[in-house]
Amino acid sequence: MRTQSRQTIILADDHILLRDALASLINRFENFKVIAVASNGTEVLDAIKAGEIPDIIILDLNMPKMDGYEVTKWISFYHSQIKILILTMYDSDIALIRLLQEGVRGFLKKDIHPDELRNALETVVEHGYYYTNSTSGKIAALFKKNKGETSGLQKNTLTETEIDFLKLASSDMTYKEIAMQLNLSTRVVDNYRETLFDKLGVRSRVGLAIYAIKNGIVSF
Amino acid sequence: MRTQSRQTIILADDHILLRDALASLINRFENFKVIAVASNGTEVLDAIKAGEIPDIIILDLNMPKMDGYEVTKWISFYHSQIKILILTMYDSDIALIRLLQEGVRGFLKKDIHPDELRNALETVVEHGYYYTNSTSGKIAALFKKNKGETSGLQKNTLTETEIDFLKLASSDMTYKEIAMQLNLSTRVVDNYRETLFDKLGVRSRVGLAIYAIKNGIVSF
DNA sequence: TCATAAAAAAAGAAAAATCCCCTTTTTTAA
DNA sequence: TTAAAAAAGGGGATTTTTCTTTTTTTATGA
Repeated sequence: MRTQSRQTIILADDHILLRDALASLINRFENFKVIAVASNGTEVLDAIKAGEIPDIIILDLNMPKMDGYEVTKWISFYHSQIKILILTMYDSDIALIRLLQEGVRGFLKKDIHPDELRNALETVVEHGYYYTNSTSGKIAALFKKNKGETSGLQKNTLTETEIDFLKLASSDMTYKEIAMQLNLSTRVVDNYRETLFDKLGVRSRVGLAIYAIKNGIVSF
Repeated sequence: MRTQSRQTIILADDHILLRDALASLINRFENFKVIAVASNGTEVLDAIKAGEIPDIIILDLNMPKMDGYEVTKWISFYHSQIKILILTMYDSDIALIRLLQEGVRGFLKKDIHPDELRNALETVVEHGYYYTNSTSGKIAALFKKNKGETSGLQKNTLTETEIDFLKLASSDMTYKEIAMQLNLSTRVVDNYRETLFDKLGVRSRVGLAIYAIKNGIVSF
């Protein structure tokens, strides 16, 4: 073992059943210890502000009040030494890039095997990062320019406004209502839609919504 | 304790982490024992066909290969004495009715507290059913006729074709493509859409898709 | 610092798809 | 046999989507 004491972990997921079960699983690993659990982003911040500074935070992306992305931004600003692992249902893509930019150290799919979880935690402690082949492949693909065109990175990075729009597009609202809510003209909203259709490779609003769900940008 | 031996359980969820964690939690309850786990519907059937007949099956609704609803139908046909509990992310509604019609004994939301899980299991053994207040309320509401109109039951029951349509409507396809896939004219598909808009209280296709997700009719 | 290229923002116009209201026919159930 | 629900459809208003062009902003290197 490389460390004297156990690595401390904060675990955040609004599915209490999964979260608590995960906590007891991790506590059985001899060099890891869950020091706090949370059901949403603000609870994570509360724990940290109360002095519970962990080595690692495992974060669900879809949480009420404050989602995984917002927590990540806060942590990487105030406590950049804390290593963040994202617990996700799907293979992200756009979400992956946003999170990597904020310094996330790895991704754990929820259908992972318990042994792999242990391996992930150990890898993060040892190397600072944990990327599965699939994640690394995606990252590599993003840097590969396709035929002198815009690189994957540009093509796959969404601006904050685009993400705001995407969230609203994944609802029962009309584009007119979305425009009103965002204080934009309907025509500008049209452009966001067109850009995203192209960037995300979809052909309809439902396609946008599906994309947003799969990438943890919205949840229901 | 009312039973001599432990109640046997089969647990099916494609999120291995949750499933295994749940299994170890349940195994710590002294009168319950998980005798098999599964990642999809067919694995459940395989276990039962191999002679592992449990007292209770806990089923995730969204699984690859064969979903919770299909498993429920099979079980209630061939082994109706097995009690089925549905593990769900959301409060269902239409899904709830379909499942009740097939004889499901209760619903467990994934953000349930571990203590409540134990209570749910004990209630099912003792009374045969486990309904939370929220579930019971929904059931009651369905039987209440609103001003001599069609009862909630009729209004909220979806036909098999409607569900097939709903699944396809929650994709990037156009209605024309959906019609082709279902071997129906585009006009008929139009009718399904209108009926569902009305039944489900939504005003756009995205609304339909959101509904389908929340009710476990589709998953991504 | 200025020129220039490259994105991003904004928009016109038309085609296509979606949505709405209402009627008729067919099937199913009581 | 009759009522109710499901299936099918007509026609038109509205919204969404596509294609194209113009303007504005941003970034970068000479």
